Formats: sequence, C-alpha cells, structure tokens
Amino acid sequence: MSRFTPLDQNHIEPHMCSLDLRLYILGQLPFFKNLSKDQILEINKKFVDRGYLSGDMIYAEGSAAERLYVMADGSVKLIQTSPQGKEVLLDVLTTGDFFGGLFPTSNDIYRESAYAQTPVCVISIENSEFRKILQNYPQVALSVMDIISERLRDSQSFIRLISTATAEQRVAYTLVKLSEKLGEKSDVGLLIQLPLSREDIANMSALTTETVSRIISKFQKQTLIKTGRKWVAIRNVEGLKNILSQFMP
Amino acid sequence: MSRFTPLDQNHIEPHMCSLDLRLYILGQLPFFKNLSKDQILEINKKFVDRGYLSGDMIYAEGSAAERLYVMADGSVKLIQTSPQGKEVLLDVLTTGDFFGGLFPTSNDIYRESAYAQTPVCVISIENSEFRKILQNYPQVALSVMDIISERLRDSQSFIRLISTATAEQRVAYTLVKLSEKLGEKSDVGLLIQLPLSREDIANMSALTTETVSRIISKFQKQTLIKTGRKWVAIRNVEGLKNILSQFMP
DNA sequence: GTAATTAATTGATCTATATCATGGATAGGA
DNA sequence: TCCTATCCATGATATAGATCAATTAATTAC
Repeated sequence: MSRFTPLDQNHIEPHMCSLDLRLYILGQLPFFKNLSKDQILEINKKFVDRGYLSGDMIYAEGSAAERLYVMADGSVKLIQTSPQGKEVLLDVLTTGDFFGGLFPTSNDIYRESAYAQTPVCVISIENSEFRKILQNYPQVALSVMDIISERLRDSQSFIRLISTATAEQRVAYTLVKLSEKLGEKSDVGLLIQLPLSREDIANMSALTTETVSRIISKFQKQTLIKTGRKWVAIRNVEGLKNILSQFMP
Repeated sequence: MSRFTPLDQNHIEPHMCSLDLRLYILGQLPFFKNLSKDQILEINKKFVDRGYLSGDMIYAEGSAAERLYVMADGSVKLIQTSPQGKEVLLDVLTTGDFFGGLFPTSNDIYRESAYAQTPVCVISIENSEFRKILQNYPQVALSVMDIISERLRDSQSFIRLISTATAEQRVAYTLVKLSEKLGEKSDVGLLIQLPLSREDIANMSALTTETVSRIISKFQKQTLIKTGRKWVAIRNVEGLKNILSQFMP
C-alpha cells in the first residue's frame, strides 16, 4: 500500500473521454474560446479521442507528424533523446495544452517523443483538418500564433537560463515554473500535481540526477520545499524566486 | 587600410531604403509571397523604413514592444543580457527576416535587444497594423504561424544542444548553422557573410571567448575552417557535421 | 509479509570548461 | 607610418558539476 503521497491519484480512465468532456475541453481551448457552440460541435467531429496508460508512448521522435493533440486529462511529457541516450525534457503538458504536429506539410516529422506520465486522455485531429479549421476561422489562427510565439519566448528565456545560470538557479527556475503551472495548495505547501522524479527535474534543468538530488536536499534543509518520492511541494515561493532574482529581471 | 577581410564591405547606406527595395523585400517575404502586387502596395503604406549604423541599437530589451521589423539589408543581432552582464546571442538576422514585436497586446515588452551588426536598413510596422493585416489575410497568418513554429523547433533543438553537447560540438553547430544561412562561396571556402567575432560565436554557443578561441584554433589546424579577425570560412562542412553527428540525427 | 525493483541520498573523485593573466596581431585613425 | 583600440591566442589555475560507487529508503510484485 502507498505509505504516503500527497498527489491526487484518482486519474481519469481511458474510457472517460466522453463527448461532454471533449466538448468542454475544446470549448475551453484559448483558441476556440470565441467560437459558437455550433462551431465547436462541428470542429469536434474532426477530433478523435484516445486514452493512454502511464508510461505509454503517444508518438515517437522521428515518425511522421500527422496529428495535433490536445490534452483532455492527465499529464504528458515531451522528450528529446540524444543518440547517446541523454534525455531532455522539453515540456510537461496538462489539461488544455496542445502538442504534436502543427506543420505546413504532411511529410514533416515529430521532433520529440510524447509519453503519458499519468493515465491520460487526449483528443487529436489530423494535421490537414486542423489547417482547414485555421483557414476557416482566422481568429483561431491568430490565437494559435500567439500561443506559439509565447512558447518561443519561454524557450528563449530558458536558453538564457541554461547558458548563464548555476545549477541551483536552474532547479529553482524549474520548480517555480512547474508550480505556476501545476501548483495546488495542500497541507504540505504548494504541491506540484505531477509524479515528478529527481530525474525528471534533472532532464528539465539540464543537470544530472545526483546534482538535482543534492540541491533538492539543500532546499529542503532551508525549508524552501518539502519533497518525497516523486513529488515536490513549495513551501516558500519567494525564497526560490530570490535565488533566481540575479538573472531574472 | 584594410589589410585583409574577405567579407563584402559595400553595405547599403541608410537612405537607400528606396520604395523599390521596400516593395521587393515585402514581396519576397514568405508570408506575403502569394499576395497580389496591389495588396503589397497597400500593405507597404503601413510600413516605414529606417537606416541604422553599425552598432546602433534598434530597440532595447524591456521597452514597449510596439513594432514589427523586417530586414531589408545588412545584419542585426538579437541579444539577451543578464543582470550580471552576460550576453546571449539569440539570433542573427539578414535580408527578409522579421523580428521584434508580434504580440497580442500592445502593452507587451521586447524580450531581447536588437543591434545593427552592419549598416542596415529595416522596415517596420506598428504592431496593431500588422495584426489587422493578419486578420484580413488569413493565409498570411498561417505562414507567420509556420515560421514561428519552425523557430520554436530550432530553439528546442538548441536547448538539446547546450544541454548535452561538448564545447566543440556547440561551436561546430553554430558554424554549420551560420554557414547554411549566410554562407557564400569564396576563394577561402564557404564564407560566413557577417562580421563575426570570437565573442559572438561564444555568445551563440553558451561558451566563453577563450574556449571558442581554442576550439577555432584547433579547427583551423584540422583545416576544417579558415578564419581571421571577425570572419570565418568553412573549408570542410562534412568534417564539421561529423563532429555533430553523435547527437544530431 | 517478504523479496525484488526502483528511486533517492550521499561521498569521493575526476574533468571540461571557466577564470585569470599576458603577449601578440590586426585595424583604423591621426 | 606610427599609435591606440580591439581582437585574438594561449598558458596556468580553479571549480562547478559530472561521473563513479555504495547505501538507504520507498514501492511493487509475489
């Protein structure tokens, strides 16, 4: 029996990708938000849903990028692997995020692999169908553009981070970002709602697990965080941000 | 007198941002390519042009992001600076590239500074005007989206690079990328048409100038490149790519 | 409930690259 | 053609974080 984890465990079952959930998710997407109920219903027809179990691969780096995915429930990791086997965790996605192919030509390939990190339900649409939607609803294309350009800027901030920051700053940054995205108040602090190992943090921060472990231990001693096996909660966000302040304006 | 530089020196004068050049540049832009002559003329009215001298700042990180810029001639560096003064060279832009604000709200800020690296001519448009164009011409929005998503993927590849690659691999990558974008055949090899110091390469590769200098010397001894003050030419692209092959699929 | 597996900690050592320091080379102005 | 800025090369040293290695703790399997 689980001795202790503060994480929510009641994740959705694959079959729970109900029509209602699908419509709800689609309607909540920032780029579909301004569409009418009927338009959403129409768009929904082009989507298919599917559940995955924890650890399942949703698509593989290098394979043909044919579909765009939208998270309905659970969490998904986007990972690039180098030939020597080193992994870079590009992003963690949760409800409402989209990922996968967004490409002009159908003969493009995925640049990363996507793995279910918990049981997940995703809905997906064929690339060409999604482009039709973008053409038919110009404001949708604009919203998608905005989201991608925001991601580009995040990505560039991250480049600055790993170009100039110390290991401690990188871990602090990773934890602050994750808590902003996935943090939920709990009795152990601002809990990052995600099974998150030291290795995951290492792959997100461009460090080794050992280094992350040492830093996490230190942060815990400083009562900045509280942590256990595969979970982290933030006790003192300001303290972590303080570590970052030297290079984040 | 210049003793030796293989770089083209006859750069455009600021006043040479003629109407003809402007129309030509606008017409060549990948996202305006499919528009009619009349449409281009109409769009052109919203653009203003301006010349800058080498070293001039075009906009500053942190200031209000009000304009979108398009390169007409010359080259521009996009730089992020950390509070400690460390610089990260995000990109080098040349004719036809766009940069600056592409943002949904007018109260957003630039995330990087833009400097003229040579004498340049840029044309620019107010953010809100550009968004009107995107709304009026849906296929333009789609093209812009594609370009940004390509940049995002490049940026993610780069994150993998600096997360996992050695200093030598980073420099090789930087040189290969630059030569693909700016390389011109010359009698010293595939010359990168850009005044490119060791420091620039260092800031693009997340390394120090000293480390870059050592690696550049080594590459030169291996006759992979030929280099001088502020210029680099590639003699053996395959050799450089070979250095990369261990982590670039 | 016990064994087997996986995750995390912690210590000892190593190494790639940064940092510090100096001299030489090149460019461009007077 | 000299003078002075930069730019570049290279040696010596320091160090952050990786790597190697061993131990402990938490989970899952039986």
